[in-house]
Amino acid sequence: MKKNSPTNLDYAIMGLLREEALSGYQIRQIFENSEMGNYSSSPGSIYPAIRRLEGLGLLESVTQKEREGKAKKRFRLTGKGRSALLGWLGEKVNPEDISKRMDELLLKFAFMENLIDPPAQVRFLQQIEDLLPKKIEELESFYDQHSQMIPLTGRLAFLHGIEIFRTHFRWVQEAITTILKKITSKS
Amino acid sequence: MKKNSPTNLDYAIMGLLREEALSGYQIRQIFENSEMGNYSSSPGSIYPAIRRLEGLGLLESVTQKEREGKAKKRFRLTGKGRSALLGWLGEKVNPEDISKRMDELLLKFAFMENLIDPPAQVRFLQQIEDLLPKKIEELESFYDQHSQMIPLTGRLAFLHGIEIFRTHFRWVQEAITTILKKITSKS
DNA sequence: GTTGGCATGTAATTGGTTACATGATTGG
DNA sequence: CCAATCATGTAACCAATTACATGCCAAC
Repeated sequence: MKKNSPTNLDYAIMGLLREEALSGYQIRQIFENSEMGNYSSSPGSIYPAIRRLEGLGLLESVTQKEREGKAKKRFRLTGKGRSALLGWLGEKVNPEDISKRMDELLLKFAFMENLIDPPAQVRFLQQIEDLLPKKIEELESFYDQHSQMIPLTGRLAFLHGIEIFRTHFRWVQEAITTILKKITSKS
Repeated sequence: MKKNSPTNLDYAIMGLLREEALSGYQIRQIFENSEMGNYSSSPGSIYPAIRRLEGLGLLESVTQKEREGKAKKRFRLTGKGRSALLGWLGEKVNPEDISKRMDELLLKFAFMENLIDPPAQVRFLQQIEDLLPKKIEELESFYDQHSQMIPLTGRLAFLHGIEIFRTHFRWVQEAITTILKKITSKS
């Protein structure tokens, strides 16, 4: 009964490798310099993660020749790794994801290009679009019922939360429109 | 050279105890049912955390008599705990907090009422207000320089990030106005 | 020739997750 | 009386953080 299921960091690494082979150091640089997720770039997290994924058969190392005879070890997804990544991207979006893991949903979406087709991208976004209004209504109704009992700074912090979810909603609508436009313009 | 500095979960617990004594179970309920942060409500995290804080002298248990002879053990902040919480609330806001830990800043702000005075609350918010424009400009400039090299879903996800920071900025301005209004209306 | 960035790792510690375990109390 | 919820814990496992360690190569 081993767990052994990949962590978010593992999926983030696999996502980065979906198109090009990268070295451990390059992966660290990307986590350190880019905005995607808040994954640690420390060697103590990245290198063990790569090892884990190699051990699971999701990654493999390739030795590429550079000019000047320098050979660099890089990692790329195996077929199994690609399947695992696609499985992750295809998981049904649930209310818990909306409440606590929007960042993970955004990361998934960012990785979808060239891995799943635009209609499936839209279906992914529509799941989010469907779930967000309920979440927003819950928050608003909680606020209406409890705001007079919460001190001012708590109330303002709560309103911040509502605004963030409204921003998610505006974004997802906009994103759906953009992808749909792309689909119709191609056909 | 021991570390022993409280974790975010520790501060969140201390924040909850800033006004009333709560039992471990009550703390778990709050983490499970409220929106504050994404702290785990599992017994395996809460009870050890309470023990840690007790061991550090930041919390103490009080036995309150309920009617019907039932005695319930609750926890409250010690003087040392209150100082630690105030120290945490008073830490200078830095660019890293803006980039990766806005949720923690919001949690701090929610706990400020009745712990620090409104002018200090405003100063806290103004630090955020000062740092956000730089962050937003960085993101916008990165987008302008790199957007044509990023695939569509990645681009849209990036734009989501920018919108979130713009929402933070609108909120912080609004919150400052609200607190200032409260200050002037009282004098 | 030495500083700084490239590049890869390991070890100790620690905190969180998961799962299990237990007993008391309350409502139907 | 029995189920659900209240209430508190423990133990195994695992991953991340922190800190240390090493060697290469390029530039100044």
